[in-house]
Amino acid sequence: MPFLMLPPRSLVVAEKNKVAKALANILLGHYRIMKYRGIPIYSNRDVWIFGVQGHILELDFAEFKEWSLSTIERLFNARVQYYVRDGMQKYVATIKRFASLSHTIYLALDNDVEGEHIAWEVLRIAKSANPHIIPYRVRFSSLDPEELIEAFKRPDQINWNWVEKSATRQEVDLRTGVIFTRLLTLSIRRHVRGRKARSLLISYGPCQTPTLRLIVEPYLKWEQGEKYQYKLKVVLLHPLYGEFTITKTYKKFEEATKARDEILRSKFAKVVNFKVWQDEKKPPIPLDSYEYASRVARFLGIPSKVAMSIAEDLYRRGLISYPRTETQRYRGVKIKKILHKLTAHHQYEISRIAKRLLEASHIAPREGKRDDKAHPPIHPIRVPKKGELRDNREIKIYDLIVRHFLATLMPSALLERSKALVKIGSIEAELSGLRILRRGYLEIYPYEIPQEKELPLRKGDVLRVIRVSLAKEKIKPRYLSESELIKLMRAKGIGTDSTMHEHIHTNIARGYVIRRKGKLIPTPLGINLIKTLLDLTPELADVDLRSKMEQAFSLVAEGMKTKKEVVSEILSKYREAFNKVMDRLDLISRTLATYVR
DNA sequence: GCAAGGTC
Repeated sequence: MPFLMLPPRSLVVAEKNKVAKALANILLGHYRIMKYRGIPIYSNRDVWIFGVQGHILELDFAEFKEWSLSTIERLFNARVQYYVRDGMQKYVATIKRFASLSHTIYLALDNDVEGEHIAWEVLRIAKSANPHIIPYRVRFSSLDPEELIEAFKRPDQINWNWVEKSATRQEVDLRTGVIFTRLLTLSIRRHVRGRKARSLLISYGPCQTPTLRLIVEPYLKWEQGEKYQYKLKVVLLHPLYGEFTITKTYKKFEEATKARDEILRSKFAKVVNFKVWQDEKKPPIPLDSYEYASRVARFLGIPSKVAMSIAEDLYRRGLISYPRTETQRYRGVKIKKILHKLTAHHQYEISRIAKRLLEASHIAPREGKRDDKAHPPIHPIRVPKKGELRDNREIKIYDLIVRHFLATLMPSALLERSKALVKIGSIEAELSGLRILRRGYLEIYPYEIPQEKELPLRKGDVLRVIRVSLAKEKIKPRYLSESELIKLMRAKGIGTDSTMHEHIHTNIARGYVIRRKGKLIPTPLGINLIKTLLDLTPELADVDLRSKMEQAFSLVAEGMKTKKEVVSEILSKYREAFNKVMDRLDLISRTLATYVR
């Protein structure tokens, strides 16, 4: 076990207990566990390590805590301050207690903007008990012993611009969310009778509302378009190879019947063109959080919320790297070392490929463009011991991560595709075929193996029309599945990988959306909330609202603007929107109230 | 009571 001596009277604070424990194993070697205020403290003589539980402090208004329509506008400027979050008092007491015993504090929080803010929270509390404590910021992105020891050997300082970026986000989100939630809720309650009024909550948020907009969009599109379509299905018989089915969709009934009649008259279909070509199917790029969640949902049918929590668990147990990452490049990842570990994997298929890759003269991973400069792509760190993974979903997810990692190091697959152009009278239709010529990475990555389809046709072949059917179909709105929505949220920069599902859930909890058969269906209330905003203040429901905000927040991280500047710029736009809503408050609240059931 | 972001 690697071992690093920390100076005496050192305090190490991590973002969560499991990381603290891993740090203790690596930094202390031998340690004892004691409890203070119920929190496990790992210690060796006068070195103490423990984990907090995310943010300890939260921003809130210092005044106007009671809800009233007349004071809402004052929240644009009202005083805000940090409070100890519910249940976090014990961490405050623990930090104070051990800071007062310590000479040095190592801020071993996650290496991202929120972690930086938490580092500031911890330091602020520590200094309140021991103003002379010397702070170091340690940065690491996996629990790999070598990386951790390196991080502690070369400690950094707090990046104050990162802290300010997080603080900017907090203030903007608090003021905008609270102001518009109170405004909508209180004005609509006046038009709702009975007990329902008191529990009614119409919320607004700079993430939840653009998310709702994305969910409502398919409905709005459907509302403007055609409501019916006509599907023509033709079954053809080849003298040697049997039946082939073609389908064509028409918007107009007349077009569909005209085509059907012509096909019935023609009786035969002729292959007028036949193409065969080769298609390279490249391996996937390394896994960032989003690709991870979306692939787990697609390949394994596990909801993204569960996928994230399992990944975090695997990370805490040292099996995989940190799962919250936006990086698609293996910068600094010791690929050969990992492959070497995988050669001991109990699945022969995996160990064999790891061996084969190690024997190759050089390894050229497929890589993407994104790099958040903090955490590498999700990859395996070690092989589980026999029986270590018991939960079936855990096994499947770890397996996917290992296979994905190997796949990114393997060659492309080679496919043969074919396409036949068929003509029945003047009606044209296409048939397609597919064959796998070389498996390449598909050898280890079964999730992407395409369905092979024979298409043994040749130009000039004639097929007989044996059945024709025409069906009128209702066009339904094409509602989004959760993974489609998450893809869109990611593209639009709404929320973080770990909060996207929370925003979806908020929309469901507020009665704006229901989940049915894997689809997200907006309710009349949700639809009309968005319609109202689009009509009056479309900027508040802009799908790009969050990414525009994020760009502004990033200026703070880069030191180009101050928190004060960015907050006041964003709030001035919200103030304009606020005034527009106030002008027509009675009308919109009356309208929305009718959709509250 | 309300936001979004951490973590459980």
